[in-house]
Amino acid sequence: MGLDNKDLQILEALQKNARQSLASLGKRIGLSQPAMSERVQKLEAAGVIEGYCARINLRKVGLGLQAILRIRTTHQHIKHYLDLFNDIPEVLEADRITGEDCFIVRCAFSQPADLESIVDALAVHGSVTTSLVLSNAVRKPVPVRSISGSDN
Amino acid sequence: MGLDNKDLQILEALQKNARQSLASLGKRIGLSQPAMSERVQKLEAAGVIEGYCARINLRKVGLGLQAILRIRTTHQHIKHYLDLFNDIPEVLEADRITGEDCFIVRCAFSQPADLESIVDALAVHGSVTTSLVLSNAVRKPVPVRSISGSDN
DNA sequence: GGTGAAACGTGCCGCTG
DNA sequence: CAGCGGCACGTTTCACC
Repeated sequence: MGLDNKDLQILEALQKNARQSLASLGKRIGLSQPAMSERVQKLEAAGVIEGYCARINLRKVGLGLQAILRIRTTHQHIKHYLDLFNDIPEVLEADRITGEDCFIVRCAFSQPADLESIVDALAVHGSVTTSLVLSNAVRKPVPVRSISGSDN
Repeated sequence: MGLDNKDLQILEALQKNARQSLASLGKRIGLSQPAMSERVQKLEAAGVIEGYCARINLRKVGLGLQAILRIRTTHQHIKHYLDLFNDIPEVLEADRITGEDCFIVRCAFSQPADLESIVDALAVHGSVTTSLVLSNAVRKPVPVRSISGSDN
């Protein structure tokens, strides 16, 4: 799928604010409203845009604590862990990675005691290295513009 | 700020799809469109909803590779690193954490050679442990419902 | 590019605690 | 009396032709 410069501008804008009228966005980019609508639909259909989500302030919903867990296990337990991740509501993200650790997991919770039970649950089939998150120092949108493309 | 059950339903729904009419959402929850609109505005004003963003498929925009970097450094270099993170476009997220490592960083790029230059840039003031991401195994919305509240 | 339908913002009123 | 929800209106935005 070829993405021209206008497509990249659209992706950039929708990452900053997904709830904005296609009309106003089109005016800024230099596209009529139906043209904008068509491009966005194509980006969705092509899977470039996977969806739109609200960003929630974790602290404001009572999940003021976060931790990063690194999990080391053996290959036969990987499926186990995937199920565990899905079953534990505090687990927000889990990535399978290379290296000595198999997974890196982010979770959010309200009290230190919750972390204890999470670690207990995850340490059954492997070893867990736990780090508390002090601050979400950087959080950026995907830099689509750096890829460039034609100026069409 | 008190969040009742309807607020939590709204947060849950807007995480699944931020681009949906407040009217239809209100109909599903059992609220008129103006009432929905007012609640959403309050959630935004209170900072519970920080914003709305499009989720982009990294592979589809040419950033098919991801890596997790753990950075170990001394306290005096922390500010340096924050600047570095902001300057390197491939860096998507960086969290300051407890433990032997100071930061955990996620970056996305298109070729292994890009990772080399990222690591080179970040290893100047500390040591970097690099793991390639094999797959984003789990990615969940924030579980707002688990906090409960009145059934109003 | 234009048109009908749907969604949004606002003001006013009624209910409830 | 204050807070919250519903109705009605004008305006904007959307989808389709």
